[in-house]
Amino acid sequence: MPRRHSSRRIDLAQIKTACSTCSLHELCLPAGLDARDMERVDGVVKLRRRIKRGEYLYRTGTKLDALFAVRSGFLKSCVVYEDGREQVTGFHMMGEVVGLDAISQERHTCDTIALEDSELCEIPYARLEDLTRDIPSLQRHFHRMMSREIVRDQGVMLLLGSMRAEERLATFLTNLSQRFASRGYSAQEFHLRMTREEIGSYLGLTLETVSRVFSRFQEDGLIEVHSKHIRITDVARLRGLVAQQAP
Amino acid sequence: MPRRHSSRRIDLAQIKTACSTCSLHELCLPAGLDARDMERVDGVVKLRRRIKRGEYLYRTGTKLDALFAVRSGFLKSCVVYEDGREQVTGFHMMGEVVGLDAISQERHTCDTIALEDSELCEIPYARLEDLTRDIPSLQRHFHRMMSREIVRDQGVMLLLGSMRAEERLATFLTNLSQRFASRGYSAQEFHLRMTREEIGSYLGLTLETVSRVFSRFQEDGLIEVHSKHIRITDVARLRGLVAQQAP
DNA sequence: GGACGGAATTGATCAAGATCAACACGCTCC
DNA sequence: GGAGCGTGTTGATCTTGATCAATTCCGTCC
Repeated sequence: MPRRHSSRRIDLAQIKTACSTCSLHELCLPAGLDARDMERVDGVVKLRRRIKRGEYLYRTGTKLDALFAVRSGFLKSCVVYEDGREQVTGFHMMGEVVGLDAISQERHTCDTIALEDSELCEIPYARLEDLTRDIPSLQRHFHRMMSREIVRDQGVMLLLGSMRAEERLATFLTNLSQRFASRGYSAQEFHLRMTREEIGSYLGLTLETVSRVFSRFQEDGLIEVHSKHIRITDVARLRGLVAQQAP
Repeated sequence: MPRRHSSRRIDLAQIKTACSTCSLHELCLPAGLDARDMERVDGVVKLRRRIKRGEYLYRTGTKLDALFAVRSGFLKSCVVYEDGREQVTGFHMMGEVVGLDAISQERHTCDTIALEDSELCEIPYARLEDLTRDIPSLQRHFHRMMSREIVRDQGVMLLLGSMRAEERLATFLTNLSQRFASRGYSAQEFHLRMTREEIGSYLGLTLETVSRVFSRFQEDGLIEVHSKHIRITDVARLRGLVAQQAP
């Protein structure tokens, strides 16, 4: 496990290579930073951290040191009860930032685990705080990121609170599809990184129900399922199952 | 409807009276501000806004101008579908700040409605952003507020995703009780401001189920229910129904 | 104070999805 | 390539909470 702050001097060129995806794509580009500010951000974003499938990025209760931008790979976050039950609260892919929940108590409130080998950029929180103070557009972007997380959670509440099984699955698949598409991957065809059980936990269903609804969707010609490989064959009809929020 | 920015000059003394609760309790005190910074915050927090029961504080899609600190009263937020379905995403009481969801798109993503006559302090978002830049402890506090909202949402996901009806109600009552207690009201006895239907929507249940579980709790001697008036008669046993998150 | 209407309670029935169970598929590791 | 386990599928049955329906309660407005 790498010691934090062990080397204060950072090789900018190396960082640029290491972090161009997350700091540029996730922190700098959307914030509209100029080149000088980008360098400052790169100076703060630490070298990437790699974790293998099944490993924890962080655990409930551990101290918040840094936020993480996902550079590659796929992760899940889940809240664990003392009685052993477990609720998946989100899946994270390239370009997303995790750890925002930990700011409130400076302790993580969920476990985050890699579902496939992943690379992340570590963003020391204390230094990010300083930077957002100096760079207004970064501050604004950071606030938006947190707010976006709140909106996303609203969407999940909606899903869990008022949708039936088929609607939940359709919403889930549509959402995944859009996230893949916005990253330059195919919107029609993708690999699920998570098990049926993890999908079920996220959607408030059992793994059997998830499996059954997948089969039903396949019979209806909406998708083709080959274990974890999904092909959406009728986007329009799948979208039709997804309830939209009023304007 | 009061015009915004109509009077830039603000009477500090008047604001102190109007906003001492929200700006001191919700923005300044937890942030540990000194007197000078408090005055600066008070200079930004606008005079209180009063809304009557049933009135909207804001609607989905309208532009974000300000966050609101609840000074008195009680409100609900809910997401509305185009097909008319409605999901309550939260209830808000004195000392809480609403509108954080709107930062991401600068548009509100839910409706927020007063369940009883309420007073709020309006905090113009643009000016708050400036202030947090100048006052690090306020910045930190603001980040924590947003993060706390994310953690709260995690809790709701947990509730909707993995709890059964009785557990949901017990969690809901316990949470309300704690929020009342931390504001100096009785933790044992309180008035519900919302209908059974609104509770049901929030908890992902029907109003009939909410009513039945209340009755069951009463038969079991956990609570006394007189319509909207609730008395918790066996706190320990009610708490026992609430699953705890692992450490 | 009485009439009205929304809110709450309670009962009877139904259905979606959970649970239990058996088996098939497909990786991974020898 | 085969053994073995984790993962996924499918079927049968059960349970929880939804739905439908009938009153009752209570607050509000004349």
